[in-house]
Amino acid sequence: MTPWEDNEAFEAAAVPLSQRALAQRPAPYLDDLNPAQREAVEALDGPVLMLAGAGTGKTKALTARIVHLLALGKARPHEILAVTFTNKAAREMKDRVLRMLGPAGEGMPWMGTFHSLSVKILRRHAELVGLKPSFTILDTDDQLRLLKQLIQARNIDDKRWPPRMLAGLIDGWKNRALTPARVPSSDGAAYNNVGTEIYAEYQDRLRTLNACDFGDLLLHCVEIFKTHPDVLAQYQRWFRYILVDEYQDTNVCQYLWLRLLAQAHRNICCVGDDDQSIYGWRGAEVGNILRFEKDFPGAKVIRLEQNYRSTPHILAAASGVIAANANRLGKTLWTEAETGEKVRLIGHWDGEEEARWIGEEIEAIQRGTRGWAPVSLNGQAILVRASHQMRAFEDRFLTIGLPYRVIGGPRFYERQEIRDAMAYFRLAVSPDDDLAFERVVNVPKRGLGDKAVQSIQREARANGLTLVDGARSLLAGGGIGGKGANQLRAFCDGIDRWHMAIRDARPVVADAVIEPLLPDTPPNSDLGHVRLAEVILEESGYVSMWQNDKTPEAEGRLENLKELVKALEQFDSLQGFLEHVALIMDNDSEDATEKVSIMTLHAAKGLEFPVVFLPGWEDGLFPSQRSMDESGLKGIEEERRLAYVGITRAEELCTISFASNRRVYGQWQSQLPSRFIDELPQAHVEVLTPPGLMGGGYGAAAPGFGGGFGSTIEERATRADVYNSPGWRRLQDRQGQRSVSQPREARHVTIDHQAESGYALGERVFHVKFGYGRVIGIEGDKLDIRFDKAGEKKIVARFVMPADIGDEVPF
DNA sequence: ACCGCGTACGAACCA
DNA sequence: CGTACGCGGT
Repeated sequence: MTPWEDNEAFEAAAVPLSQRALAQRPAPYLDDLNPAQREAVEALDGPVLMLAGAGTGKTKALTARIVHLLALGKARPHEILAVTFTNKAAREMKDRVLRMLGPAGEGMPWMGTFHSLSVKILRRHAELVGLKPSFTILDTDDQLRLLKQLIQARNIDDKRWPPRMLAGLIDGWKNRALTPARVPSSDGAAYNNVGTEIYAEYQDRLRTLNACDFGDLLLHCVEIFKTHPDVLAQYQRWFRYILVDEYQDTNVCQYLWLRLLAQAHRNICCVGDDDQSIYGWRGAEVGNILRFEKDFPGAKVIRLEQNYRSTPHILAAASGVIAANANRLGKTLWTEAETGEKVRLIGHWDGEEEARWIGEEIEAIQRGTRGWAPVSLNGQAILVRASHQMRAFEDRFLTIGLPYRVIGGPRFYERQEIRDAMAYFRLAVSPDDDLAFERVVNVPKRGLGDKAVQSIQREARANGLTLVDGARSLLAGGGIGGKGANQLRAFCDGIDRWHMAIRDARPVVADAVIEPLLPDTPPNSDLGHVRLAEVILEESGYVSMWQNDKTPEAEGRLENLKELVKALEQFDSLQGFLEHVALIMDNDSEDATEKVSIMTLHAAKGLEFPVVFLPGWEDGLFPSQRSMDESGLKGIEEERRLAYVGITRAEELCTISFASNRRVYGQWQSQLPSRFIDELPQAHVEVLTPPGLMGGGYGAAAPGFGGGFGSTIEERATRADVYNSPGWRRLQDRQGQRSVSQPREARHVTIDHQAESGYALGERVFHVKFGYGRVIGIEGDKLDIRFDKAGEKKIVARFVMPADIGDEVPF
């Protein structure tokens, strides 16, 4: 029976469902939409671009649209293709549709991520791209190990060709839907064609392994659609309406995937916000959304601009920043909300002080301060540019006992113990999984080192065997000696035994786990696979390996293994589990306790909090130097969108901060305020003065602030004043727009415009953090100072003061 | 085969 | 300041 015959059966069941839904719920979903949302919901046919600004009720409109399609009988649940990027977004959409429709909203088999939907499609046509339907999905780790092997096989310098770099190259090509044959020679030549050659080898190897990496899932689908018009036509008929979330994040391959599927009926609705395109570095093409109207002539463009999330000051600040980007489709967010607080800006001496201040501020806000209503910890978040910034906050919050949660971080299935355990499961399911074999053959230690593994590989390769069989053959021929041999034999026998157990449990082992088309296929209630998983982990010695491990993290790893086994209960077989786990990111441990959230700006997209802190707004950190170096103006624009995303996460209160000094790779560096700080419209910003330090001369002080200080100090303080900083100054002489792509020398450059320190060799100076010291070298505005207590440091002159003045400062 | 030390390098993120 | 890897010693 083909899937298309299944379909007939499904249709018979599906029609009454949607009619029942309509009867039960007479379209209340249209009533609470604003006019733009309603327009977006009701424009069902033909291409539609829904430009949905931050906080404008995009998901609401999207789900209402699905409900509307079903209610009007335009499509049945299985005829709607709804694509998201993350499992979380998919789940959210599913939940919302379910909430609106009740049971009638169940059974939307084609609502999911690009990757999960692609797997579903690919399993049905795997042979068209030279795979078996049971192909496995490799993650980044496997991918790297594979590439490493190919590099070594070629005997080329892996210093010049780091696997990571090749992986990046290949991913980039796949993102652009380029098979090895299609990589433009200009692309390949730049790397002496080594890159393209390895790419081709890599693809061959994947086919031999019957495996796909993440990029392949989409690429293969596109290839099938392109080369098999009959298959494509079936899917085009099948998916009568297509909806895409976060369209600004699509890469070329995803774009082709969509366009191929949509081009027949053109009922495609893409939802996105060009101002929130922040994944360019992983291949997203903001161009896709910019040229939607060209791709789909006659497309209806609907803007959702009424914001339901943030106060006017916050929106104005965000708008001010994003306005500096060129090539925008353009939206003007507005709100009916009350004015609220201005965006707050504060400078700090260094990153630790920044963390300290934010910690105190969070506690104050939690208690309720300055007449603001208290905001619980759950309502507060710290959004950083790069994950290493999190550390300062974690350190600080641990010492003051402020509960926090880190969102993102290493995902569950990426942890070592989980990946090891899964490799065992993979071997049990398919003993020919060579990558899994390699991963765990010596985990726990079985006395099988590099040399042993190499001879197994040689044996396997020579006889066209899988690694397990190669190992067996080697053992039989006595090609491997000593105590490793016994352990290897036990390992192979184990694999055999576990595999048999699976076979016995399911006498008819399907070659692949093909998703049932009928959504309500009864789940297998037999939990034998859970027990089997435990047995595997026990017998392999993997559990005892961690039990015997004395390191502090061993306990946590055992916990994770338990959690893994528990997770198995929700699936009906090991295969089914492996199938999903490769695509699932489930890190949302539902935790009821009140905690402040710490996450990257990227992880924050789509979230919102009453109170948001945005630390580390310093040139080089944010915008990140790397982004500027690699992508020039484009990079800066993307960073600016990231700033926009950050600010628009805040509902009530947004606090931006920067530090004058920061440890970078263990070295102290002086930092300049981010250029994005220049772009904040002053009318919507309140500049705060950090406590403690002479009114905050070291970073931020309001203009005109700070009467009552000695003139010398005040002068030094104002020099560091934000509004007087090079940052604000750039605002004034905008016409002087130098090439932005030219990285500013934030690190080694003078902060003063006259590059002289004002200090003399041998002079005694005072520094707030390092104490007293003596100038032993001068280099422009930087001083080499030998501190009495803190050793020798290089310090920018404005951060120290003559010792006699320092003496008077009350610390 | 495994362990410990020294050196080099450097940090986004989701499937 | 970390971590990841390569080296040499045991």
